[in-house]
Amino acid sequence: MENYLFRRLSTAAALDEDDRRAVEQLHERVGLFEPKKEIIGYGERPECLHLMMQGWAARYKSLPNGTRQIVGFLIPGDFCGLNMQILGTMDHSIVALSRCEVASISAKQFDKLTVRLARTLWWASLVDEAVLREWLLNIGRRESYEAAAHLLCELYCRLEQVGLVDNGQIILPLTQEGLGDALGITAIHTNRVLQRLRREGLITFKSGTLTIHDFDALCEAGGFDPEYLHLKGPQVGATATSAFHFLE
Amino acid sequence: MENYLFRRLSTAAALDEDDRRAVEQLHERVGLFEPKKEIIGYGERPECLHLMMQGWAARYKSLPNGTRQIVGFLIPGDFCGLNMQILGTMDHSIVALSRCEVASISAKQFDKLTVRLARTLWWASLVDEAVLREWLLNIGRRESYEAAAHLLCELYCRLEQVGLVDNGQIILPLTQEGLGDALGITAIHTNRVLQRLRREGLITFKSGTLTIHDFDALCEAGGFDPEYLHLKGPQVGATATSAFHFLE
DNA sequence: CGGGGTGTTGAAGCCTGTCAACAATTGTGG
DNA sequence: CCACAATTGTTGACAGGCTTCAACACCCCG
Repeated sequence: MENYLFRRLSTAAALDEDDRRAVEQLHERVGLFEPKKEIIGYGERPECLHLMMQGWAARYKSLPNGTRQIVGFLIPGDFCGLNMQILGTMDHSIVALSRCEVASISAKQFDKLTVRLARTLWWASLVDEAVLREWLLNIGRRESYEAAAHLLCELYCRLEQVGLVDNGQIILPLTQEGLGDALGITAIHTNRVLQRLRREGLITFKSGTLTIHDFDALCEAGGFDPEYLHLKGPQVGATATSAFHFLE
Repeated sequence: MENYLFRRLSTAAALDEDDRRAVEQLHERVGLFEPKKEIIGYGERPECLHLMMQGWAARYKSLPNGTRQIVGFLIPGDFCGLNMQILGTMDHSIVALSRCEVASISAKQFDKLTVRLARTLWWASLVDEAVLREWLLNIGRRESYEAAAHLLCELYCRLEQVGLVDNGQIILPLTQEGLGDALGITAIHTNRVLQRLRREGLITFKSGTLTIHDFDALCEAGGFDPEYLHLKGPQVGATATSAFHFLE
């Protein structure tokens, strides 16, 4: 079985065979979730860490009036509750978008990995933060058409990093409503935006599969620059000789 | 001199006298920045860590068309470039909003603190992430009036945590344009939103000083719940009914 | 005193939301 | 395999929030 986590971490640092073993032995039990099932709910205190093995999930926050805002997508190789181990209670919820497999990692197991790869794991968590900032720009300052294009580019790149792109196609188990919840717009408007992207020959999005016909044009439409995803890991050189070598 | 960092970290964990000394001896040099001066720019690779000692600053990202989105405010006790030590290059910029003092912390000094307080520092960084998620909800799904009220509540609470609230008043060195940049709306619309908040007797906001006349009403108007700020630090106790309990 | 930044106001228009209806697709049970 | 129900996608008309543009008042500071 593919190990998406290892694959992702590999882009952040040069990992060796021992590291690979450490990552692969990480999970003990795997849980299955059907679409729309809650993986972790608001206010919970997860007692163990969760890792996405297969499928899609979304983090979201909701308002009393029933609207919700998706604040992040989880794909294979992403941690679910890394943060909550330290923060305590969940300040948002996580829901399965597709059928998905989620591994549980005991605190003990995780500690072992942390000792070995603390810096790399921290890196992964900071990339998540960078993504949040870009989303803020996306929702706050881009028009919905650009924002949609930008989001699709981002998802494409993230999936590519873990090897889940197949010939310009990705699995994207989202309804138009779901996409709208991530973009801060209504389902109906999402429909119109997608129509335009389709009409202009940039994408096809049908039954959970997104095909990007012209990636460069889509980037152009969304003003997308993958820089913030830090896909190539921490660029070494220059200064930054580990303020954190204590972690190694 | 007040040590805002120590004050903030104290809410996250029980710190002793040794911890206090470690925090207080952290900075060596202090830099001064005038309003609108860039503290760290997009694409830079800061060689040492920065800590806000005094004054306000903002993180922002901008678009080719000239608009910008503020993605976070920095107040005394906040780190500026904690993340970039690991990520490498800055994916956003930081600008001074008021005259402010920024301490530089050498990698060596910071290591010493980290060894002692790693978990506490990690906690602080995760709170920042939680704030970003709430902003996404704010901008994506709240109306501008609610969003503005919500943001003001948040800033009030954050300042209160480090002891910078004076009788319902806080220093908020922002123009209406700046507030708008944080809310994802135009300066003109910000003006109208503020007028309404004022008209309804909730606030007064004049020459860089915000007075909150009715905090509860302002919370109500913005749907504000300080939970996500994790002001009381990690709550212990009460384990969760995790979605995985069937596995135990 | 003058000038730049900031706040305020009004009118017009666009982007996006709302409502309502219907089509298409998916999933389910007989 | 079909029939049915439920979900999802699509369309149009209309309303509303927010933006844009343009003008003017205010305030701080040299």
